[in-house]
Amino acid sequence: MYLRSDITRLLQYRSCLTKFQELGFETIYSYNLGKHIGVSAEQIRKDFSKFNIRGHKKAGYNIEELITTINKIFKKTSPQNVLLIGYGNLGQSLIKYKGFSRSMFHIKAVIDIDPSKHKRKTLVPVFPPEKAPEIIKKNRIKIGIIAVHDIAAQEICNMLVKAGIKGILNFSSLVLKAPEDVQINNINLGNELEAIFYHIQLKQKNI
Amino acid sequence: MYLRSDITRLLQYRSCLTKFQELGFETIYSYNLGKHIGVSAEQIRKDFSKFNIRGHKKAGYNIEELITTINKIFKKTSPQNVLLIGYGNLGQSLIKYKGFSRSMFHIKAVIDIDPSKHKRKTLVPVFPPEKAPEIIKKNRIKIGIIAVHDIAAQEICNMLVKAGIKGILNFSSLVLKAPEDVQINNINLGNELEAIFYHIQLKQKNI
DNA sequence: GTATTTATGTTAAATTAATCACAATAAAAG
DNA sequence: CTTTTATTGTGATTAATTTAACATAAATAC
Repeated sequence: MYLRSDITRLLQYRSCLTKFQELGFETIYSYNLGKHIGVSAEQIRKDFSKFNIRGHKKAGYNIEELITTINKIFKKTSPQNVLLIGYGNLGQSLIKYKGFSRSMFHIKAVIDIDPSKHKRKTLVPVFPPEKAPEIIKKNRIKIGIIAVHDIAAQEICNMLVKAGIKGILNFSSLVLKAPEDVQINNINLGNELEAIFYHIQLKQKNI
Repeated sequence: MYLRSDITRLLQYRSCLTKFQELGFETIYSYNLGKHIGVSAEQIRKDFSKFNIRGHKKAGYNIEELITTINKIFKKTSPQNVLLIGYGNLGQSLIKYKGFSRSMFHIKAVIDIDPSKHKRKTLVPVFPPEKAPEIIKKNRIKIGIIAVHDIAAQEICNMLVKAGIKGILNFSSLVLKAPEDVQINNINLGNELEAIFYHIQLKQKNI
């Protein structure tokens, strides 16, 4: 029903709408929302039209209605358990990250290869890799977060897929291979900075 | 010269090519690279053609030549200093993150509002916000990483822009407002999981 | 109560990107 | 040396996205 690009925009809309709501606004115009996010007003109106939200002539859109509708699209019937692989710097900070629980995601367990990290009394229990399939099945986990070094990433990915994982958030810099029915999103922090730097240089040259 | 989407792909190519090189390969076919990254072979060939790299009939492309050319496009004349704002969980893990230095980025200093965190003997020194403009100017910093809570993000952004920052990597869930000549890339971890989850559900329904 | 303004909603046009098709050609095989 | 094969490189075609245009209608102003 919705394309990948639609989904990305919807999530952005929600962030932005929530902010406006917190500031006390009750309605918003396509133009204003668009300007905030960097999308044209027409695009905004088309998106809203696509999920059957009607605005009001001269009065814009009702923010609460929009948020409710977007929430319905992303609605989870229950909080979703997630498996984190890698209890290093990144992994440990992801555990403390507040943004996941806000979206009803919960890191149920952590996997790490280092035996010295296998503790059940940490905020989230840490297990060895061989325990992963059992944990995934027992908790019906669908999503894995890969926060391990590049060298181990593909192997971990294979293991997760074999155990039934259907979605992966990949922080390694590798492009992981997986069957088509597994959704992989990559976050490559180094590349993000490279891209920013490239665009800065470009803008300087153009002026 | 290159579009935003080109840049993203180029950086992906480099990651993948490096991996192949480490595995001992010297050449690669457009088809193989494309399959690995999830891009059509034609797309790959057109991209390579765009930056004037010629392949060899029946023998593909020279990996080293490709990497060198891509590096040239993203070449920094010197390591780039970066300012990190927020010495919380995420901030601290970003300091330890290896991927930045690999790409010649260096977190020169950290800014945090909490006085108890202002230490100069940490791996990277931590300063109060009012020191930021001075640090930015003295070190000719162009890029800032915002790893603070949503509530402070826009204010921090304004301050950075005023001090001359031209690129921002934003980990808050807000859409930040900044002048057109400031390049902002957003990473919203909660939204990433939401998007993955949405696609999983979609794929299940389709089958 | 009429005219004007302002924002929506949708259709049409233009631009951009992705896909397909195939000629060119170097390597390999016979 | 000729034929076959495999892969590049690019022009043509199709699809997708973005932008523009404008008719519509509610709210406001007069």
